[in-house]
Amino acid sequence: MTDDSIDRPSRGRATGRVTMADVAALSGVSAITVSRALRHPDKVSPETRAKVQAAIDTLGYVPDLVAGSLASNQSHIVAAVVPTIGGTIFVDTVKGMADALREQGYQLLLGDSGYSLVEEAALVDAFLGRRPNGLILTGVHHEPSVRTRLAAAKVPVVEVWDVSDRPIDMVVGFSNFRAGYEMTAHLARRGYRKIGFAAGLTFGDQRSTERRRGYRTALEEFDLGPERALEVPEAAEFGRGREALVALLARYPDIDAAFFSSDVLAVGALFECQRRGWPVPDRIAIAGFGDFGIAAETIPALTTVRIPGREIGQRAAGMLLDRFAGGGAEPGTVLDLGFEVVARASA
Amino acid sequence: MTDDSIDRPSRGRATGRVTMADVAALSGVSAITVSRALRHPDKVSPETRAKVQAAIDTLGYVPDLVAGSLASNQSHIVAAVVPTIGGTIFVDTVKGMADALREQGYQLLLGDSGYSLVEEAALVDAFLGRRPNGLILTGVHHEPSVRTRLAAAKVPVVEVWDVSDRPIDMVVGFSNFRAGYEMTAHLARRGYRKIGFAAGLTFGDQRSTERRRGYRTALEEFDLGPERALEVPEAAEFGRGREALVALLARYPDIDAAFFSSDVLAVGALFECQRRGWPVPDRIAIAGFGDFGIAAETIPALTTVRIPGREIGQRAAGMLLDRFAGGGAEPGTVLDLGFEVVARASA
DNA sequence: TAGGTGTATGGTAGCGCTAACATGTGAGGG
DNA sequence: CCCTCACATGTTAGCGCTACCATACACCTA
Repeated sequence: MTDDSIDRPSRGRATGRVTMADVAALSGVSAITVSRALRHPDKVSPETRAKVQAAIDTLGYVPDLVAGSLASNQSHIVAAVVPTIGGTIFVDTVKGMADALREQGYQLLLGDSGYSLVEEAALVDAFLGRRPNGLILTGVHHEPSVRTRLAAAKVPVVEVWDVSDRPIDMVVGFSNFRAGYEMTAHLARRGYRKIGFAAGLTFGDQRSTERRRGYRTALEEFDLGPERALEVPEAAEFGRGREALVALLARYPDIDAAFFSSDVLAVGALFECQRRGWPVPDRIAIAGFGDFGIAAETIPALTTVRIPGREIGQRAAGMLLDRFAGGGAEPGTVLDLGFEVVARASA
Repeated sequence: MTDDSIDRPSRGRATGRVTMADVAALSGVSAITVSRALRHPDKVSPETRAKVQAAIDTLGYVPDLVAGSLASNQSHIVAAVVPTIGGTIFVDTVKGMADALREQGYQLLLGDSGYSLVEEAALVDAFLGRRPNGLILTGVHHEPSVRTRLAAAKVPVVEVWDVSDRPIDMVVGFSNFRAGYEMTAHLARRGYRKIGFAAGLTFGDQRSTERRRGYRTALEEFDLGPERALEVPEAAEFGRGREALVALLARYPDIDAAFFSSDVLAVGALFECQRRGWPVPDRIAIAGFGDFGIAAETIPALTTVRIPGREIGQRAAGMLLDRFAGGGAEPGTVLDLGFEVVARASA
């Protein structure tokens, strides 16, 4: 490779890059054969394949997927919008998606809506221009324009992290309502009677609201009186958990347990108890949501709700891949992967 | 919009989608004028612009960026490879990049190498096929093939999170060596004489190794004897911090301080101290790296090194955007954004 | 009046690839 | 010996958009 700077005089609009035509010329076959050698190797004789591969290596050819996408109307891209890539919360889901897609040669185009439905809609618009083969959205509530646009684009869509009666197309998730209910029921069974609840606003109105509905329903069923609830802005920071506990105690001084809509908040609250020298759960029980890595390590270890985050991502990707392969679930399919109350020492 | 399902019989290879030609026909101008109305509105009269916009709204036209990219040789995509999107560590950088790029109409294509250079090289190959306008890599050490490929592709590249004498193109980061040095020096100045060090392997051989070199250099300079170091696999989990402290104590029972290459490990170690009832920093001082949100909340609060993660991302994106605009920094530019030792109660 | 300058718009020809439809070849069957 | 049929490869014509160059016309200057 002594002369790797041949740089043909780029006449016209040519980009000066190595193209499939160059590979074809060097290997003495036509361009389409090169294309086939790359995309459908079984349709090309082994000898030809070898020649083509040799030329590719010599020239350092990198296929132009943009041109390929245009010609084949197949971008091999899946776009996904999550509320945040910052928190611990959606990371497993994103990784699950990305891994499953990469295995099949698809790439993930990721967007962060900052928990804003308006921003989500803007991202959907921007993504659709890239002609993705599929789309993944977090949550089941969206701007009205999103439904319209997606229907017009005829793209398979999976909504994740919740369940819905009326999916855009397919849904993979769990019932946030039942999760809120079950954790509250767990606390009730453990003997706590005055259960506080602190929800992060940023968790998206709807999913958080659903968990709160579950909490409220459990209160009624176990006859635990009116709700003792609070909303917390910017719930992704540990410091907010400390503030939330303080606020909760100020408003409902009698609480004997506090259920937080995120482990981050719950751990922050645990630190506040430690600061005050309050034994947990004897003075107050603390429960979280998410089962992040830290939950098992705190002292006392945190009682929380485990979400199949990675599996949600994998299954969402899998449903799309099945559709790409020509089959797949029918529109309207709802896959409920459930959740698990993990009882540790804190509640 | 009563008949939004016209669905022209898709003769030939037509995709059945609304194209620019449809918009042109409806608004009574040529396709190129529609293109200009979208890309260079100032080159089109206001009346024409309005007509075109009306047609776009009526038809629900979404421009095909794939076709646009091919024609203009401008994908408006920047690809980035980070070791992990899972940890807290690179999230700020990614957000900084994504925000800065989005403002200018560029999209971020994100890849996760799992701290593997081989995987990084594979991602670079896959990304180059999408003809990104720029590329961002984490770290300054890569597979040899990466340099070659990138040179051939003539794409602007920014390496981040470290500094280098021999960048591929541009670098934005800080000196991991000096960071390791300064934290160790801080501990020495506070009077600790037997300082242990636990490095996460997953932090990428090189960046972690650099910090360790800094640690060792400080030990020599302050005459603190031989290094008391340990390597930890899978350093992104809190539990590993506990294990690391246990291992460190087993091997070097005399240590009076422990410096961890990540706040995650340090917090895990803090929990272990709490479990043992050891007062920190009196029995042992604990220091971390990263200044994650939790560092300010633990009891005692964690002494750590603050990294300008978000700014690194923003500046990296900015350098690329400047290049796209025709100017920008010269190849070989190194931007050192520094770091800050944040002294809290734990050390 | 001729020529120059600026603005708005259009026609044409690709960008690099692949779908769809040839074409050519040799094996096997009647 | 011709006819199928399978297989390997080639030819052509786009995919939907934008770069490039041309054109048309208004307005100015000498």
